[in-house]
Amino acid sequence: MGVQRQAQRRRMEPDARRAEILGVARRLFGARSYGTVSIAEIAAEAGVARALVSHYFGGKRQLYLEVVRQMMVVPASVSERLPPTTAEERISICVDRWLEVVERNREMWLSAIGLEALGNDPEIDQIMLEADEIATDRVLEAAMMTDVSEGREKLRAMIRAHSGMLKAASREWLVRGALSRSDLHVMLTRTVLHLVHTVFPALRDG
Amino acid sequence: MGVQRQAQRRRMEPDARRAEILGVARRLFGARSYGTVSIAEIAAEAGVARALVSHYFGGKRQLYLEVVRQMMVVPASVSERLPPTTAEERISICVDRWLEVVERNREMWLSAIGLEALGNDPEIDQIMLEADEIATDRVLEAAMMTDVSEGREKLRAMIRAHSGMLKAASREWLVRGALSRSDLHVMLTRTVLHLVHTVFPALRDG
DNA sequence: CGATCTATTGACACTCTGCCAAGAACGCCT
DNA sequence: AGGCGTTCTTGGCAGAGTGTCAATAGATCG
Repeated sequence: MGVQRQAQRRRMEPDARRAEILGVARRLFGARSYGTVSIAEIAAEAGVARALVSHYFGGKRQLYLEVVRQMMVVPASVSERLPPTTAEERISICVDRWLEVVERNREMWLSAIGLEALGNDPEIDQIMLEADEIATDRVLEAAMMTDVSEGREKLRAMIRAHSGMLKAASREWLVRGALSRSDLHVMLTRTVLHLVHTVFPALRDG
Repeated sequence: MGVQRQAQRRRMEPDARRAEILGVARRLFGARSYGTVSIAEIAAEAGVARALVSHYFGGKRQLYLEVVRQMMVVPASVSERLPPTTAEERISICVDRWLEVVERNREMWLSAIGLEALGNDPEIDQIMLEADEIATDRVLEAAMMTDVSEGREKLRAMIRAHSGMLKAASREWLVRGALSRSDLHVMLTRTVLHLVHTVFPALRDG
């Protein structure tokens, strides 16, 4: 199978070793599911003893959580330096930047949205929840609706629900190829605007 | 822990035994995650030897797939006997029935939409995909758009993307309580109509 | 009541994980 | 350069879970 290198042990800085193992873990967990990836495999590919992985991360589960955390990082650049024009224009730009990020980190994004044990695992849920909150803030900022007070929670919930559509639409684009990037751009932009400008007032006042 | 019953073995019809085991598995997999449920536990609660579970289902994984299949069944009643009025009215009824089903099978639905290994596991994906296709047919039927030819695949992809929002919105309703049932009703109905009547033409002609 | 069928079980082999003491590489001080 | 402590790294052990198969026992039929 793989080439046998690393005949003798090499001592490394903890941070470097940790990063090396984490990199391998991210690649493997990204490519296959949790249950089918073993610590032994990660250790082998990192050229390291199996026990060392547990030593650095405390166990398989915690290593996995670390990988998930890294994958869910939403780049702040998506909603930075937006021109002070209409909400439509700003959201359009925001969506476009986001699609750019997704296209570049294709595999990582697909792994992140197809995570295991969603809804069953409190810690995974917590991580995803925090990521969703950040993403929601970005959208509201772009839509210039950070200052709504009445029905604020309903609005945020709607944006989170919309991110569910975003994830499903991403799969349609990247995996099935049923939608193009510009299709997603149109659909996501219009849907956000529709939710914010039409549906939200109906919920708030109804 | 559990009461020790079933001191002696009882021989049952294969179908009955199979159904009994499947019932226990559905309950346990619905309540906790795949990795934390063991075959031994399922066998114990079913009052049966561990090997019998493997005998009937061929292994833990296949038993799990069987459970998933059962959970994803979309009742046909949702889109049956819809009155021949406007698309708005029909979709509104359809959404309402659907919310009724979800509310009744709360735990099962939450388990189903929070499945493990989504996007990593071809067989799980296949099951979810088939379920999505059926659900899409139901929606298009309600919207009276079963006969579109141009851009048919784009339209279906959009509906599938919308079901991603539906799932996320369900979580907001059932888990977080940030949205009410009537909120979902309004949001989902209006969003489907917006996608079908406004966004879809833009994609098709753009 | 005995023969037969097959649902059911106990046990074995294998894989994977967490854990711990022993070993080896590196930096430091004289 | 050489010895020495630090700590990075490893091999091995115990426990848990799974798949498999021959053996067992409950039900049915002549």
